[in-house]
Amino acid sequence: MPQTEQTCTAAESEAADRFNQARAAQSVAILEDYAEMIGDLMEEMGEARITDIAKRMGVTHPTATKAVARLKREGLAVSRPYRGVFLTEDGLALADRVRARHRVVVEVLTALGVPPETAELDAEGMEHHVSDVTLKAFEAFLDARR
Amino acid sequence: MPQTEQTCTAAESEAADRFNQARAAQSVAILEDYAEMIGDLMEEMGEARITDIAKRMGVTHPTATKAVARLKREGLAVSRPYRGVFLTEDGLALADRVRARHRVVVEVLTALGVPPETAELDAEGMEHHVSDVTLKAFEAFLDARR
DNA sequence: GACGAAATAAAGCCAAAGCTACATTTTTGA
DNA sequence: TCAAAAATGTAGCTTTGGCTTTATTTCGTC
Repeated sequence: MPQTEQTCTAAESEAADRFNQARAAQSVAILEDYAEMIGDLMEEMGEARITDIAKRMGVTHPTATKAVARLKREGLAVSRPYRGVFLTEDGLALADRVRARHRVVVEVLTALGVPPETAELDAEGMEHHVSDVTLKAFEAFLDARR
Repeated sequence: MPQTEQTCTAAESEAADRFNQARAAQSVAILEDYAEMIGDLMEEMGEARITDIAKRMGVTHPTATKAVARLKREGLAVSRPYRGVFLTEDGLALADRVRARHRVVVEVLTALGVPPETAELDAEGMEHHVSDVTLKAFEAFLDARR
């Protein structure tokens, strides 16, 4: 076993950076998911109700309420007591970006031979870790094979 | 068997399933990351010390200690006070699987035109959501272009 | 062998995201 | 109309994964 340690070797800081970026992505993943879902519901029904959000996200309604509270805190959504939830302009922009990225990830997976159903399932978690650079590469790949 | 009452529409339960699967993947992601890292350190240095684990994961040592405690609880690692951490047979198997999957994901990303550095960063978060079915598809895709 | 530095442990704080249980408001329909 | 049902709000518990601070143990070096 080689080598004594310094304060921080290159291997250490590189790995640490990777994990820190993954953690950062994870911390916004839920905001993205809820924003997208609320956007969907606003389109389908004109407004997003807590009960519908909860059902679609597969959580109980207090959990959905907490998530919406965080969205409101971040300026992505607005709501009044006992009324539906609506996205702000920022929230809508986020929802659109997320939806577009989701679609690209699913398309890439299916293009690589993943069954559509599996592609949907896996994309749900993967998409949050797809950086802009990777997204561009995905889009270029899809364009090239059309 | 009597028909159980349907409280969810198809759209609701499908979406909920997707999110629940993504959440399940996330709950094992940290176990996978730590197991892989401990495996790496065991190979490099013969044992994994808490300080080294913490440095590479980009966390403080109490955080690493907690993660190791969870690994031990799950039967993936063993350790004695003030001594290094070692993976069990199960832990080693997990680490190997994770390492192999990580490599495949990075290779697929680079094959799609993602710069190597970015591929490493994005793979770190994405890999935990790559199901066996998708992994097989990735491997087939890579084989096909060799 | 002893001492100081480094490593590890232990305790406790915080936020997030899930839950249950219960209270309140709104909606519905007889 | 008004009582029951549904929706929403609120409180509080649990786990997880971060953190800091403070003790304790081990280790390297003299």
